[in-house]
Amino acid sequence: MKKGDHLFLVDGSGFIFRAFHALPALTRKSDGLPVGAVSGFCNMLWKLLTNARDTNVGVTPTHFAVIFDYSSKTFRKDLYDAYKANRSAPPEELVPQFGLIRQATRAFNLPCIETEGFEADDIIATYARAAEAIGADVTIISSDKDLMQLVTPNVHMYDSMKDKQIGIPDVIEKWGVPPEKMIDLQALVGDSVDNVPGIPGIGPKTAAQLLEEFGDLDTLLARADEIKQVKRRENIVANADMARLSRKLVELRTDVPLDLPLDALVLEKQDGPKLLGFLKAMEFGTLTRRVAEACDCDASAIEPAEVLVEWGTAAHGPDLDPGAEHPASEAPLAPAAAPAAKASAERAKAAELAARRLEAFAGKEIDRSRYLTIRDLDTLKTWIAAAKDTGLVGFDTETTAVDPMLADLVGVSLAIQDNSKGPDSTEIMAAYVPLAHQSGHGDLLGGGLVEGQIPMADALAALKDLLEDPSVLKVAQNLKYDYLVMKRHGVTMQSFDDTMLISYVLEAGAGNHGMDALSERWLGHTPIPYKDVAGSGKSQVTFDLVDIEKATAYAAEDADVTLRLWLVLKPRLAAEGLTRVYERLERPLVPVLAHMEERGITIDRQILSRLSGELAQKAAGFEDEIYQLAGERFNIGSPKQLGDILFGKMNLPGGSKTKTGQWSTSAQVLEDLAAQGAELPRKIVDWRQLTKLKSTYTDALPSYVHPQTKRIHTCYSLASTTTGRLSSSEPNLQNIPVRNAEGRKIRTAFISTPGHKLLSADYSQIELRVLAHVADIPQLRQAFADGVDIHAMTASEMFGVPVEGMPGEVRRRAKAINFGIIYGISAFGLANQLSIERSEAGDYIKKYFERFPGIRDYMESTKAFAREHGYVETIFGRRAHYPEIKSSNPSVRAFNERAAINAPIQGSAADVIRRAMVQIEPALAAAGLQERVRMLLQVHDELIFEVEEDAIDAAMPVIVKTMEHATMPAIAMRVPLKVDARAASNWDEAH
DNA sequence: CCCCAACCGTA
DNA sequence: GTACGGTTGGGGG
Repeated sequence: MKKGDHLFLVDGSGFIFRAFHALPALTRKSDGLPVGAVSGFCNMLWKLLTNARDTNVGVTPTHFAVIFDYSSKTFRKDLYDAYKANRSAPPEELVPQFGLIRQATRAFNLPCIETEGFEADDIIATYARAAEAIGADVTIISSDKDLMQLVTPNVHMYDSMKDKQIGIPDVIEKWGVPPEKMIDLQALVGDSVDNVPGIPGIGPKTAAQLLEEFGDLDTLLARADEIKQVKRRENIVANADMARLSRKLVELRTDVPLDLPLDALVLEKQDGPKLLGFLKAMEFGTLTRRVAEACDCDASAIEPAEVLVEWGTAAHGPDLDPGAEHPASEAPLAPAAAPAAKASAERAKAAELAARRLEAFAGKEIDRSRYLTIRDLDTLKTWIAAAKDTGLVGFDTETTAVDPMLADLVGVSLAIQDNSKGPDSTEIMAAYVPLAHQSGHGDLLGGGLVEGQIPMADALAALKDLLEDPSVLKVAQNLKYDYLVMKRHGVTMQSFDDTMLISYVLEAGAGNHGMDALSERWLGHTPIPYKDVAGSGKSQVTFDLVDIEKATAYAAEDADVTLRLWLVLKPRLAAEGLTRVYERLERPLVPVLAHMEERGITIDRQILSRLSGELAQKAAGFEDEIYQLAGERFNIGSPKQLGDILFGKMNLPGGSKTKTGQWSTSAQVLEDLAAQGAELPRKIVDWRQLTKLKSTYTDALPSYVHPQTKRIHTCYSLASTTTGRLSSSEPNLQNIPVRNAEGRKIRTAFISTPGHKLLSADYSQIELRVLAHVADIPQLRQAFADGVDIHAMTASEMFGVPVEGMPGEVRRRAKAINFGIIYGISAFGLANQLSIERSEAGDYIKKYFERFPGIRDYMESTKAFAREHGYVETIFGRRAHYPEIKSSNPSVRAFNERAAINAPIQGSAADVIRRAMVQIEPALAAAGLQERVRMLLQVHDELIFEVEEDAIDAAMPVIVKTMEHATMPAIAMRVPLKVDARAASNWDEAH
């Protein structure tokens, strides 16, 4: 760069926000992607690059750069902890545009500059002063007042939206002070947006007047006692230090280390095809034509570039889905979807992309020898910068335990798509960052940290910057695990995808969604088995003891494979109309569930220990009696031995065999024997109940108490059911006894912490309500609308018995039929349930269908749909696959038909509570209750919260309303949902 | 050490 | 008749 050159510096980050708020129309691409800010940005760049002389800039640039904020963490945060603390998360529509604007900058062949620890403004200041020193002129494309301090005779600003130059006179006109006093002025005034304190009661007018009078801030502060207005004088004296601090915050640094020297900013020729590819992908028709004309290219011959976009992880906002295919789910409150023709064209494009990616990656060799071990902070930062550059990174953690609440971080791996040769690149680079590998566990031999690892705190700080950056999409497999591990290490991930959940949405019920299986299925690649790295069984070691070289091959491969899977699977969501299911029902649940798991629930170990003792005693009593009656000692817990005793030795009548030819000793069989007068079977049933409670609950639960939190942290699985329900394990807190008094005692051991209560809120009859909705049954809708007893109503319809004074047995049978319907009824099953003849059960079903013909229609059409498509759908579009629905084996086929009938009902109810769970924290926050109410558990139709006692009255209606209206705005149900809630000091009383 | 069958707890 | 997970016993390697 030389004297007379002209440098243009675009404040990219500033532009994004300004454009977003200034451009009124919410410009969207045909798939619904918001691109208003990107469009404004591209138009501005094009104008400045081709035609700056005709605008009020008035000069043609020789050098050009676009500057972005690297992240929110800057040196100013160290100066003042509250700096920019008022900034809330960017609006949902803006999130995908951060990445797109960086991609746009590169498409324009312009340098895209950001530096860690500094804001874009500091980088701009540094370049501006450096250029000025050489004798070049500078134009800063921004209208931000924070940059006005830089204006000199050689440095101008330019407001591209108003096409207005900002020079020294303009600054004086607007603020009443020349540019060099802007710092002092801002120090006095402060900035509520950035949380710069300033001095209370002093606005721009007063500040300008004071600076006019005293000259500068230091003089003003020194002679503050001369100020005549009492209140103003007091404020200034009292807040002098705040003003000095504020000055440090607003003064821009001009000594930022520059990655690119000034000379590197020299304006390069445009790459027409590259730019056109991007513009076409963005569907910017006018600009595409202009650019094609200018570079003499045939735009129609250029393929739209593959542009990676991320919708962000905001849990609410409008239900928008570019791929939505459910007209029935178009809510009254939801914005209109794209026209059907356009939507289907978008889906076809996504399908093409998916097919192209699959072809590119299936069977492509994965070369583990290219994996890198990152051992120093600089290299890690280079990788992080590269990830920020592409906006996409595969991520995985290695830890010391499979339980995320007990896992310590051992290392992380990153995978980045090398798109230096274009966005279609299939080259993936992956690396492992060892952080806590040990040479042995601290014993007599020493052990201790292996050399050549980045200090944990340094690495975490660098990774935090990447993982919390909303503009970079992190892709993980089984993300909830990594999310929780990182959260426990002080990092709250933002902007993420989970390949396991994508696979689950695409094909729940068809195959398994583990990484190894997905890799085999889609990439034709077998990842290194964990056993080969850490051993198995007795010789298994924790990952921190694995040799770093071996760990690198294993760990980097995980991130690599995950990123490849994402590239192959993600476009299929849009192609198959499942984007909304993924974005509304799956992904947002990851942080929600992680937080629930992290909170855990308190149990009273004394209650459990006392119960264990009681159960042991009672069981021992039964054992004596059982041996007496049997005439010998045997293992009562062995169904095989028990069968031999009952049906061999004692020769009791009416035994039945299991499918393996063993005597069945099920509770049902034993009950039948007892009903015939045998004494032993009853005792076995009772003994089993006691030992079940003891072994599964009272003995087992205390072993799950976390050593630090002293609470129990279950693990929820998002992707292990066909229907969309969650599952809970280690321990399973979704099967804690409730149906009889003995079992319910266990619930009394689940307690709230002092000053709190447990609040349980459960949906009443949600599955029957869903059935009434989907099958549109008039009597059921009416009954739910009127709030009448649904089983009594069913009985009344079927048997002509008035609800008033109905015998209990009649209602019980109707209730069994209602449940049977939900389960895809069969005469065999109903007969079993009610202990009646199969023919009688068949008559009931016939009668039921006569009274409710809509249910039969629903069942038949569901089966037909399943046969045609191989899957069924919930009301929100979630799919459950039944690949064996057409099996030639009649019992397999019948089983699949029943499951297919059940899945939309069970699955829709599961979707409803998932929505409620996503909505509940924002709803509580809106009521100011987020600190006082904590959601702990989900049991399919029930949510359990821990609530401050004083907040119960406020929280209960918020929770109930959120749950009752959880389908909105996506779906307006034809029947109301009802939620019952109660609070108490233990789960038994709250339920 | 691993896996399966049987049984049983929940919604 | 649907959907799960945990415990136990017992067989195979």
